[in-house]
Amino acid sequence: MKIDPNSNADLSAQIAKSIRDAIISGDLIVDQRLPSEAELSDQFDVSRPTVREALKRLAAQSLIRTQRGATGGAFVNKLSFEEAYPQQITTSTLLLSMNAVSFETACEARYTLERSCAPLSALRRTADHLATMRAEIHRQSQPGLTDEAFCASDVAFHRALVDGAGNPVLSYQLAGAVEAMQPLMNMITFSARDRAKIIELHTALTDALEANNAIGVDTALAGLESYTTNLAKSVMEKRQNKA
Amino acid sequence: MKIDPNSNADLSAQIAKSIRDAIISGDLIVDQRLPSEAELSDQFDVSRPTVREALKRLAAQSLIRTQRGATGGAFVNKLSFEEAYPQQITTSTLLLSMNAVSFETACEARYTLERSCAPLSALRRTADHLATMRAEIHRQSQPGLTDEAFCASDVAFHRALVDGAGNPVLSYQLAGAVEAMQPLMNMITFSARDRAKIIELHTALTDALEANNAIGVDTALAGLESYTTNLAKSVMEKRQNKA
DNA sequence: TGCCATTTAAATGCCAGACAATTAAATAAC
DNA sequence: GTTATTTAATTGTCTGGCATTTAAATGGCA
Repeated sequence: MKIDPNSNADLSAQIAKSIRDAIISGDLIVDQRLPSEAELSDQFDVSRPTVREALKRLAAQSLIRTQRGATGGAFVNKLSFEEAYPQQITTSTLLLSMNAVSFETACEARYTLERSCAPLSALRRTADHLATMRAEIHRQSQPGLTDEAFCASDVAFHRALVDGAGNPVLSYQLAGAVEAMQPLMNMITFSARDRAKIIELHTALTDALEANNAIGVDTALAGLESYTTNLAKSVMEKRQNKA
Repeated sequence: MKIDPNSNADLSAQIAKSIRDAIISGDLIVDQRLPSEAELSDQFDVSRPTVREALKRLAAQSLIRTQRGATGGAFVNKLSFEEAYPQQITTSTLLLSMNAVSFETACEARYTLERSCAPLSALRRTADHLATMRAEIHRQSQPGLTDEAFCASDVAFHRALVDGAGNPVLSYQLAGAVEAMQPLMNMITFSARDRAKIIELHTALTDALEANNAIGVDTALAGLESYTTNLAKSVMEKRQNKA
């Protein structure tokens, strides 16, 4: 294998890309061992530190894992949904905070995605999902709850709803939307929101879900969305009047 | 700053996490320059190669960018949707190929997400979006088109539909679903599918979109979904009968 | 003074070689 | 045959250095 020394990219980036492509194309399969760092530095004709930088890039994307010791090395990692979640959430969070996405846009995306799960969840939710949601509603009604804890409970509630659809691909895609958006929403509306109102909507949503009533779930979600956007709008207006 | 030497994680992973957390929390803001590698190795009390491995991990996630030269260094990168797309697509692709997700599950997720965009797109799509979709339909009807090119055109068509919703957050979330799923679907059904049937549904979809007819768009998407799943089912059955 | 060429300094990119730590397998001892 | 020890392979880390790139400082010259 050769690397183009005239490219303007780092050697470690080129090497990482070469290995990444091999994984994506299936040339390297799950749990297959890569050559040792010494062998790779021979093959690519670079030093070991450079190879190591390339491997760390891949490790950062959970594409490989490393093991020390005699039979150790770098292995193609079986990317699991559990590993992909945090990545997805981090990326979504940073995209929102760094790109001046309007609250309306973020909120619309979040509820559009979540409402798309409603029919499936109304069909397939198990008793477990319902129990989780009821438990979170109960927690949300505790008087001494901090704003952070209320927010976390809110996330758990919505994730149970999404998981109810019984489709791991959907759950993965939605994780970013729900988990990244909630802190954003919390930051803007926590001072003005009425927990009782939210709990009421959560209860209506859960009741509809238990009754396999897809339309009822959708209505409750629409209610949450409009409540949130209106709240944000009024908070924004107040801020502008102050300034 | 200190690093726990008793942790079982690599030093470079710990350092990367420390900096990553600072970026997420807002302690480090966009375009802010990190200390030089030499300064970081002093602060964390590790060698420069170890610091570099940590920085490469962050670079692999597009959280920082580096510049050489006198005023160079590592800078907090403003994560853009454009940068996040390929990451999202790669991860989605590997999740599907490595986790034995059934075709049905993947297909359901993809169309569920895409159908959620239909009402917004019917409301907001511009002439540009319609023109792109018509152009892709035209390309799809060319007789000499390879399967790969047909697949790519299909992706472009659906992305235009999603972009028509005018919500960049939605477009980002959907990119993974559409782009990762299409090759999968292609691999399974390319031999059996009827291009004319697909083009017919694409045309119906675009007509409905032009007429701001959300229900029509949804119906066409539902048609595509059921056509695809049925096709996959029959292909699978044929394979089983052979074996 | 003002402009251009040169030098300088700071930073990342890369390399060679070494040692430490870890781990499984081979070996030896009982 | 089982247990303890040694060995070898591999990743993790460090030291020190040189190459390359880049902007700013410097100096020369009109």
